[in-house]
Amino acid sequence: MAKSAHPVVSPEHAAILRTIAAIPRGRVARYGEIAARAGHPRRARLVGRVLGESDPALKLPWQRVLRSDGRIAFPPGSRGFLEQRARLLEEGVMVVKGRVDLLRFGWQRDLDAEMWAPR
DNA sequence: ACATTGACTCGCG
DNA sequence: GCGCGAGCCAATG
Repeated sequence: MAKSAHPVVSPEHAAILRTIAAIPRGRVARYGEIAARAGHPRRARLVGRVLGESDPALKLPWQRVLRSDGRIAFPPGSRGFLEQRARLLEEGVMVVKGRVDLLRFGWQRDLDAEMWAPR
């Protein structure tokens, strides 16, 4: 077969999609973080592109992927922005001014977890 | 084949 | 906080 009739998922894309699927509920991860964990350091844009073109039927937790500063990547007020915020709030992730505190909800915050240990 | 675009990131002023 | 430039690179026109 020369070409498939539907989108082909390369191994690289698959690694990225798997990484996104692994983000725990109630936690968030940065584009660059996903890229690095999937074996593509410095390729944050690839993550955004792959995610945007991915099949919705995969039901990926795309709302858990944020920019490096904790902000939602979509323009404030846009459809994507509003839905992402709603989805995050629904699973207990606090979103203030389109932004999430990575020290509290970041997937990798474990390193700083001690600071937030309940007293 | 060249230019622009974009669910990105980082450093500098 | 804000704007800019640079690096990033596949998709799109």
